[in-house]
Amino acid sequence: MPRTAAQNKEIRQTRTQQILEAARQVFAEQGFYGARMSDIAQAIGVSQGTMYHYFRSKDELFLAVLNVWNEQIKAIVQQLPNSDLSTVDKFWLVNQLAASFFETGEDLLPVLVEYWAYTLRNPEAAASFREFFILMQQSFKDILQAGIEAGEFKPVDIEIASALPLIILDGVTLLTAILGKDFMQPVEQTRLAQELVFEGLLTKMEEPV
Amino acid sequence: MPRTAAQNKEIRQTRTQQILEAARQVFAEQGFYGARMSDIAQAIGVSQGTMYHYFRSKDELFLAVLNVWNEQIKAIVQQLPNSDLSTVDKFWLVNQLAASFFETGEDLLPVLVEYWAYTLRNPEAAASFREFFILMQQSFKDILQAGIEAGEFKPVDIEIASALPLIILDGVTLLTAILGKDFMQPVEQTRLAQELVFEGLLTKMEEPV
Amino acid sequence: MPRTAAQNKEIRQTRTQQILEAARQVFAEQGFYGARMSDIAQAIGVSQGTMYHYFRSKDELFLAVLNVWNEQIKAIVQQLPNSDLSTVDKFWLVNQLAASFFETGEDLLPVLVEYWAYTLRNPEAAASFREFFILMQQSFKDILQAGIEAGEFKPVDIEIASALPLIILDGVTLLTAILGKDFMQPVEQTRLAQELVFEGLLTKMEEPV
Amino acid sequence: MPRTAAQNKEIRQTRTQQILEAARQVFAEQGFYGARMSDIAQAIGVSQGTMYHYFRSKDELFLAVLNVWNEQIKAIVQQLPNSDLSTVDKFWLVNQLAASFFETGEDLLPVLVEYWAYTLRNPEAAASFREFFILMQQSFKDILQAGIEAGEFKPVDIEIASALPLIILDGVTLLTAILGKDFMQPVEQTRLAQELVFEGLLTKMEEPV
DNA sequence: AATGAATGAGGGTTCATTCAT
DNA sequence: TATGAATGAACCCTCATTCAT
Repeated sequence: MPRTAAQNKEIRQTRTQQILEAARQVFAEQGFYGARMSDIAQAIGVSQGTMYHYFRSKDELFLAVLNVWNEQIKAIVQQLPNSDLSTVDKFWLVNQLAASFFETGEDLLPVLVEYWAYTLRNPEAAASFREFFILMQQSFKDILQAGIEAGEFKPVDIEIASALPLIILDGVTLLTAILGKDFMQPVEQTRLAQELVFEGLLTKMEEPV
Repeated sequence: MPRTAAQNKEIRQTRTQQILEAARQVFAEQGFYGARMSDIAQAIGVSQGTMYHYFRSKDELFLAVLNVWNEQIKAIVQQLPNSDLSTVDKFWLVNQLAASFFETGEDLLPVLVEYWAYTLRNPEAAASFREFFILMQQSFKDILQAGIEAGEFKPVDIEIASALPLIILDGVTLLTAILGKDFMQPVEQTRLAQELVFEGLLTKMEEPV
Repeated sequence: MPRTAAQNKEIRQTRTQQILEAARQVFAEQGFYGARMSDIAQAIGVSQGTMYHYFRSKDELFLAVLNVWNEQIKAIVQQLPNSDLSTVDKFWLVNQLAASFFETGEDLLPVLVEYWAYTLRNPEAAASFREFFILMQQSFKDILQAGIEAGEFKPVDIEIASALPLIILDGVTLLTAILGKDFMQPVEQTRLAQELVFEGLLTKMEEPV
Repeated sequence: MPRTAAQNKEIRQTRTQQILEAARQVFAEQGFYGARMSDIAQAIGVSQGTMYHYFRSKDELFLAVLNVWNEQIKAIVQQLPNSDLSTVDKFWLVNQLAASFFETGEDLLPVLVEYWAYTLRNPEAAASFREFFILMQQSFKDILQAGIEAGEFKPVDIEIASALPLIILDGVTLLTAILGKDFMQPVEQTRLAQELVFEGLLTKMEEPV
């Protein structure tokens, strides 16, 4: 007896999730080039052929893994400027998000580094990253703009300054992925960097909370 | 009559340089995995076999390319703490070095990103990077230590703060490599980030220069 | 609908046999180093890649070819001491086996010679050959032991004498592989050598049968 | 000042000897395919190029190594039939030669095995080996012929029987090369095999000396 | 939907040999 | 005579992807 359409749909969803999770793990451990489709297939006990019923290619799978992550981040950060939070609290929220990322998403760190290298050779990935960056930067621009207009911030070059949070986050991510927590204290370093930047932008000196 | 030892040495030096330069360029254009040994060989008009008289493997060549760069940076940064410069000027110097890197070593940017991904899978590369990081960080620790003792800097956690210049530099490098100069202004962003961090560390507020 | 496990098993068995046979032939014709994996693949009309679904490497395939042969021989010779045959007939049986080998397994002769050279550099092959030798020698030791205890054989040093059949067989195999049947009469030479040895071991002189 | 012709000649002879000895050793250790020309060159501290001033190719060098050995053996064995020794003593002499070979020329054993494998693919080597075999066999034929005519030996098929000493020697050589002296007693096994064969050929029984 | 046998292009690496000095 | 830099053909093996069942 053939499966119902609903059953098939559920199978597809479950499998897709399984593959994405296994892929994320294997890519983290082996890197994009080191990971074999058969490794990922084996990790969830399906055949290689099955992989291609869910993702057209290794590249597509890799991008899908990253996409899951990108979408999550984008959803959060895009809401920042529109939220009721004060400028101060917006920056704090970014720090908290970063901290939770460094604490709970640790296995994603190497995948991100692989992804960055990957974007250098894959125009589609590069475009996707660019879009991601622009969205993120726009959020910070909006915050800065509001802060400057309100007289809270010095009139710095928004174009320049709005990249700083991402620069810091990516810098910490990168070094933490490579060096590990024996050499990096990502939460503290992110917080200090963001604080110094934030305070430096303020027109009046405030004590960090 | 065979070539003299001096002649042979010169040939080897010249060839080694040629290969390193060609490799840097090809790795920058094609990436580590995209680059073929034959591409590099062809770029300088030698056979593939010749490559292996100078470097045992593609991996070794890649690491050698990076090593040239690492050594240059290390040499400069290690001298910073011992120089006669004031703390302020030391930080300025870092900025100038970064600026010159972003302006003249642009082709190395993607190679660095690949290298970072590479260190995740290659223990030797990881060790080498770790050593590089520690040396660099130590220089900044020394500067900070001196500044704090002189009362110029707030008594921040040196362990945390000493990583910030590298975090910023690597963050800017990463984003510039991926996004290009249409989306990044590496010189300005590095300068602003360093300034804000620097000023934030000062006990007395000064106007940015 | 995927193939059943039984179907897959049969495919694997058939292919494995095909490859082993083709390999034996190509190794015989071209030698271990002269044979290319692609030659063997072509001989049965499969791709090179398929070869590696069945054997991990050229070395493993070569050893597998020899193993098929070793196992056949071992199975026969190990039964010799326990059989109901008289000592005389056991020796005769060895001769008949040798004869059938020289007549039907002619193509394996050069492969054996290559294998012997191969064992010199490959510890695994050496161990396997050693095991094979010990098993074979043990059979002859048992026969000799029984013969000496029964008073049929002179009390020769069993350790020494038990190697003679193998020495003769391998000596004939070697020379026949190299010189061919224009210069060697392997069946007759094996028989004569074994007869002389056998008779020499007897306590009473008998006419050769 | 250029060297004199005499000096050059001496250099050539010395170097040739050095290379032959180094080659014998390296071929013994690594096998024909495992040995690199550079290994041999390095063993005596000359460049790779120098090798080709003395031997046209790796193959030629390998054959030259074997030729040295073949010539020595041939010289001895060819004299056997014409010597004043009795048939008994001729056989004994063969044994003594074999014994001294197994005791002093041990490092040549693997080279011989390599050589045998080599003859399978190299017509020139095969021809050389055939010639060697025929010469050796002829010596034994002569001895047998004389023995039969003198009534000392049974009228066996000379063609068949004359190969037995070589079969035994090569069989023992082969197994000793592969198994080593933990598993083989080449001197004793050769002696016993030759004795049994020899006695079996005698018309009258004699006690081995 | 799932399987796994099969494909085949692709590239790193080795090493005997050559040749300019 | 000697050197060693350079050559370049050769081949094993990998692995993403396809396809018959």
